[in-house]
Order: sequence, then structure tokens, then C-alpha cells
Amino acid sequence: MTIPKRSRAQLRAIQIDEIKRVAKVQLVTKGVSGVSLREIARDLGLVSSALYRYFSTRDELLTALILDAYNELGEAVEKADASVVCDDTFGRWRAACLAIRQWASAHPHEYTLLYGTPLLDYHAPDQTIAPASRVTLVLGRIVGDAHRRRPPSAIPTGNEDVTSWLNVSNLAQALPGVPTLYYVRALIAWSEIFGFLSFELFGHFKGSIIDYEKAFSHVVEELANFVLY
Amino acid sequence: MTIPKRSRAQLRAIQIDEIKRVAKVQLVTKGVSGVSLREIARDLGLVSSALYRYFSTRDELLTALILDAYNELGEAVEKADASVVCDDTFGRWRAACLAIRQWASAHPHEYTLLYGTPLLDYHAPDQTIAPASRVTLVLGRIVGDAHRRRPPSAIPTGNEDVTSWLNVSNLAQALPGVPTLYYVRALIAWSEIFGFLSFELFGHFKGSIIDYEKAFSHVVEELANFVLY
DNA sequence: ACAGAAAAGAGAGCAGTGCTCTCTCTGTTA
DNA sequence: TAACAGAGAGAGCACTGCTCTCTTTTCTGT
Repeated sequence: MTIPKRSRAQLRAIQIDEIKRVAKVQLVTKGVSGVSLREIARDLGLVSSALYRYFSTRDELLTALILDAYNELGEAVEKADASVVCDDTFGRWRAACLAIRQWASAHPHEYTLLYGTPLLDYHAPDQTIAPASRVTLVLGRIVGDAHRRRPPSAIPTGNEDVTSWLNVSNLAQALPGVPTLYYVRALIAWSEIFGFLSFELFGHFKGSIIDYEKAFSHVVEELANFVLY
Repeated sequence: MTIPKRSRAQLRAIQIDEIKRVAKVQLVTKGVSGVSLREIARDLGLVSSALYRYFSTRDELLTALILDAYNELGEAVEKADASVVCDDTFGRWRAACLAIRQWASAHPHEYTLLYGTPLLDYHAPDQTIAPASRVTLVLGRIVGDAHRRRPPSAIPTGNEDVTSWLNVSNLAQALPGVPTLYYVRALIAWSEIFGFLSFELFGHFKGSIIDYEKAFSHVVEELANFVLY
């Protein structure tokens, strides 16, 4: 019998996946504070110092979990957007927003890891930027498509200079075809989606909202009227 | 010389204040994860087990800090509201919102303690409800006053039954005189204020916003148009 | 006024954490 | 085949929250 020989690089990749797998179980069941290197090592039949061959610090492991979570969420939202016909910008908006909430409800601890208190004090590593942008880019594209379908005569204009306090070049890329006047509204809609979900998951709506799903769908509708038209 | 004799109850109150004082220094300088019972004890010249005469657990001490922070924020917002003449609902709205942001910027770790990831997993103690409501009540009163000044003919009405998914009795109390149709908008404005500030403090707006204060004041204006009229 | 109770603190200790250092063994590579 | 780098073991450091027992001081009810 020939034992399938795996190269050291392959074994290393497998071990990294194993560590992340066990860490994710702890994250799901006990939250981010319950992710313990020593317990991961015990689960894998290793000694704790062995883990440092793969992640040089606990924060580095958590960063890997953050990356995976951003990509999971991003993929879910991209799929939801793609499942609606391109011209139906309102339908796409709603599908994308509902996908965000669905993912957050299904993965509250992962959501908390992404949008709760940041662990890496106030400077996320650069590698998280791209995965974190996936959701934002989908929402921005939908808003952009909605405004591009508007007749030129109906394009609202403002005369305020926004360049001193908004990063217009970045926003223009994320919101292609959206009039500058709407940049603030887009930022509001974006942060409100996550503000609402954070309030929901963190318990601030307790006593105000009974059916969160229904309330959220109304919020999504109000926001659509606010940014799309 | 007569040493001013203090009763045991007085000494106890003083000691509790001392513990909280030192804990707050740690909170401000190192964040919530930097609040350590053993270090507090060392700072006070005590042994760590002595602290358990005053707070039976670390979470209990943190709850005390949460209470104080809610009351600080609530007082700041109440004062800001009171500093504007009652009829000027827009001015009051702006003053209250700016006071929230000012407090959050000046006390980022306290803000995080209140509106970041909850520590006490998903069930805040009842005693926090009242202090936490102070901000909400101010904002609700302003929105209420704005709508009460509207001529009855201009009151918008909707025909959707909202009682199945919103806690109408609670919201009616927090939003006196506000038409039911606006309850969702009020919830949006409320959660957007904190959603924006969380995004700002937690770094999600990096790359989009240059001058946060200016951006926030535009958000406040948009929200006012959204909830007050 | 005095005895009993309660409060406050000291000190030792438990179980747990992240992380480091040294040592050994085992594949890989020149 | 010899030198090297990767991987894991194991001991140990400094720290955490929390508990238990023991002593001293203060309050309180008869």
C-alpha cells in the first residue's frame, strides 16, 4: 500500500486549515474571547508552542478569521446581487441588504468580529481592506446603476464643495455615476445598515422592536428611497 | 488632634469610588481589556482579593463603569438640548447630535464600552436601561416637539399595521405626538447616529471621509430632514 | 456595656492565558 | 551524504480572575 506522500508545504497548508477550523468552532460557540491558542492545541493533540510555527501571535490568527469572514459575507452579498436582474436596482438593493442581515443573524460572532469593537487597536492590517470592500462595492454599484438610469435632466446638483471633507476620488470609484450630492446619502445608507444590525445584535433595540426581520425590511425600503432616487 | 471619624458605610462608599476612579484611568488609557482587578489593587495598595468585598466580579465593576458612562453621555446631551430655545427643534436636534459626537470623540473607550461589542453576553442588567435611555429620550422629545408643531392637516398617515413588529406602546412614550408612520424613521435616525460614530471610531470610514466633524454635521442635517418634517 | 455578628483585608493558592526559549527529530535540498 | 530548515515537545515566565481561610476591626442588639 502506498501512503500518499504529501510535501511539507502541503502539510503546512493542511495544518493551517485545521487550526483555523478549530478556532472557528470556538468563535462560533464562545465568541472571540473564547478563542484560545492552548485549547486549539489541545484539540489538535499538539502542544501550545507548536501553533506559533503557523501563527506568530493570537491576533494574527484572529486576523485570518476576519479575512475569511469578510470574504464569506462579501460572497453572500455578491451572489444576492447577481440573483436579481440588473435593471431592477431596487430589487438588487433589497436582495443585497437582506443578504447582509441573513449572514449577520446566522453568524453573530463573526459579525461582531468584523463590526464590533476592533481588536487590533485602531489600525487594521492592509490585507483586510480588499475583502472588507466587497460588500461596499456591491452596494455602491447598485446605487451607481440606479443613478445612471436617471434621465440627465433629473440629475440633482449642489453647489457645495465636498472635496475638503470627503475623499472624492475614492468615493467616485465606489459610486460610479452617482452625483456628488448623493455621496453623503450613500455613506448614511451604508453605515445605517450596519448600525441597525449592530443595534439589533447588541441589544439596543430591545423594547422597541418586536420583529427585527420585518423592521429591517422597512429600513431597507426607506434607505432605497433615500439613495436610489 | 481629632481625626475625623468616618462611619464604615462612608468608608465603603469612598473605597468604591476609589476603585472606580482607578478603573476609569485604566479604561481611558488602555481600553476595556486593560482594566485589571489585580492592577487596581496594586495601585490602591491592596491585595487583589480585597476588591471582591466591593465588586463580586470583574463584570460587575465594568457594569458600574457602563452606568457612569451612560449617565455622563446622557447629561451632556440633555444639557445641549436645554441650551437651545424649545421652539427651534432643528437647532435642538443638531445640538443634541453634536453633543453625542463630541462626547464620543472625547471618550472613545467609554463609547466603545457602551456601543461596541457587549461584554455581558447578550443580556444587559436591568439597571442599565434607565441611564441608557436618557439619550434616546432627549432625541425622541425633540422629534415629538417637531411633529406637534405641525398643522393637523399636514400629518401624514399610513394604513399599515405596525403593531405586530414594533413595540408601539414603548415607542409612543419615547416619541410623544409623532405619527406612527414616522416610528421607523426615528429608529433609523437614532441607529444611524451611533452607526456613523461606530464606523468612524472603529475605522470603517477610513479612505472615505477626511473631515469627520464636517461629514457628521451633514449627516445630522440629512437626518433632521428625514425625521423632523 | 458587652457579647456576638458582620465587614474588611491579608495571604496563599488554583486554573487558566499568551508567549518565549531550548532541545530533538525529521524531512528537504544542495 | 552532509548541512539546513521546519516542526513539534517541554519547561517556564508573567500575567489574569477568582476562591478559601484566617485575623483584625467595627458595628449592633440585648
